[in-house]
Amino acid sequence: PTPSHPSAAFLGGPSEGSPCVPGLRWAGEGLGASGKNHRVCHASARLEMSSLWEEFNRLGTEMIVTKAGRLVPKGHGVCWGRGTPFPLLSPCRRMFPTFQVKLSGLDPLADYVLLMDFIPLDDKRYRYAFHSSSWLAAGRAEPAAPGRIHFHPDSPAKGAQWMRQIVSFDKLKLTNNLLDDNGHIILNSMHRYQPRFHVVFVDPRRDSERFAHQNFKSFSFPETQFMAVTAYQNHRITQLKIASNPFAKGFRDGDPEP
Amino acid sequence: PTPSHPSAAFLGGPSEGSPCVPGLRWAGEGLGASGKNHRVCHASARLEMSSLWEEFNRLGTEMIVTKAGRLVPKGHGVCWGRGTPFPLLSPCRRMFPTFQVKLSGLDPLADYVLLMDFIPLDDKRYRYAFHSSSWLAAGRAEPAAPGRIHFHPDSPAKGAQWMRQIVSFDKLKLTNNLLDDNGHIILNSMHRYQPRFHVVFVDPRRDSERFAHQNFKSFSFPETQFMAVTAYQNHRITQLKIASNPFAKGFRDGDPEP
DNA sequence: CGATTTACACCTAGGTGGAAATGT
DNA sequence: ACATTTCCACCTAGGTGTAAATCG
Repeated sequence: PTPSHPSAAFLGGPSEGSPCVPGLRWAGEGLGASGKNHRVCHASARLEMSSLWEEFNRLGTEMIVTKAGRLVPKGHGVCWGRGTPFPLLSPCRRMFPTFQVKLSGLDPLADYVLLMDFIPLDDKRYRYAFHSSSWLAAGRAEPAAPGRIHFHPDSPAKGAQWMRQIVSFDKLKLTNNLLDDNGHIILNSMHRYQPRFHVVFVDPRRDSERFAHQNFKSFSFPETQFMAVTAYQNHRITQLKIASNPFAKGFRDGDPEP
Repeated sequence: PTPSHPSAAFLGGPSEGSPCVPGLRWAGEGLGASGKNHRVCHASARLEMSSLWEEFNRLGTEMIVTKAGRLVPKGHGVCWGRGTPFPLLSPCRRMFPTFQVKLSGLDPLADYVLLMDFIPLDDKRYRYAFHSSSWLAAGRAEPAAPGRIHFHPDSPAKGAQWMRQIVSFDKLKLTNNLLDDNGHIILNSMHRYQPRFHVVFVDPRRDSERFAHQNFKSFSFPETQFMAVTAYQNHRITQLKIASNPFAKGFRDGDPEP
């Protein structure tokens, strides 16, 4: 009773790179057999907290999307009229678990930009059947908003900096607001998504556009796919979020050990 | 009854730069008449919240220095033995007001590093005379710890990025711990200091060390000088901190309007 | 009726000065 | 005496799921 996992062969495994031959040279820059610049072709990314991701994935991960989380500062009598479309404060929802990777194989002295995007896993819309505790396809997907990308805010930085510690995308926010003005990731509720992670070498050459296709490497971890929802559907997901997210500690009952 | 202001002519005014001639070229890089690289010689910095700084300065600004602010997370029964020299948590004290500047005159496409340091305003040690509500010199300065610098955490970044909005040094922390291990600024309590702000052009040339002296421009604003203390001495300073620092709202009595 | 929005209590995380205790 | 350290209540700032209200 988990959603059907589309074949999605185009996603490949966690790492899309194929083996490359560092010695080979072409057009003045080292190129691997994969046709990628050697600054990225050895890059590899290890997903952090993968056992937690897998635990969620076995239940069918859900991620909350909202228009704007906190409307009014606590204790302030500010009142947004019901007609006000979008209040001033921007805090939509983060992902939990947070997407975090440990990088290796970068050129320590080269500049890289790190970014994420989200691709629909299929062209279906879903609904949750409470009686059977399972997701059912419910028609074709809504028209997708133009796909946004989220740059890691430390970008650009040297390979050495990125590899020094775990790279965390905890500033990434999800929204279902098609008119979002804050650069957040726009997703359709009740649709399934695959997060994707990209390492982009910042090519210092004058005509670097010509090599753009060689200068990035993408990673997607199947255990991080999820259903976007405006409210949790599967109660087991709710309970696992409460048990594992520190900010939800207020909803824990007993304390079966940290 | 304010502390004697040493002549400190070497500090110059808010901006140390002298006029430069952009057209002049030398060694392949534009140099102003000041001998500075043209990437920095037009740089200018406007101190934000200067009226608040001046209000503090008229009373004789004091800044708290501590070894480690918060030792034990609230509600956790962790107990640091009295003999433990330095606990795990690092939060020393910020400055208030926060040092913030609006930059202009940078090359939008060039890389810059922004940083701050603190220089002793004299070689005296002070004590506060409560009966006269004034600071008195009390002997020669303690030996100064090796002067540390604080890089703005967004460094390096393009001139365009730095000029886009106000640059805030709100991550800068002050400590009186001579053995500080967290890269905080080390100051002697009961000594006077002048904050200094530096704009450094990141020179891409191979032998950029040779031009290091041309590639920076420094600013010091006399209204930001202060006395480092472990506890506030002048009650008027305490009251102005409480009135103007949002984190001290808990100590306000009436509310004479925000 | 299912999906979404709103308002809220309850957390994490950490920046304040006060007051009491401790040095020196 | 004076300077410093410690512990604390009280804030700011913002990330949680809940339950009720609302939307369509």
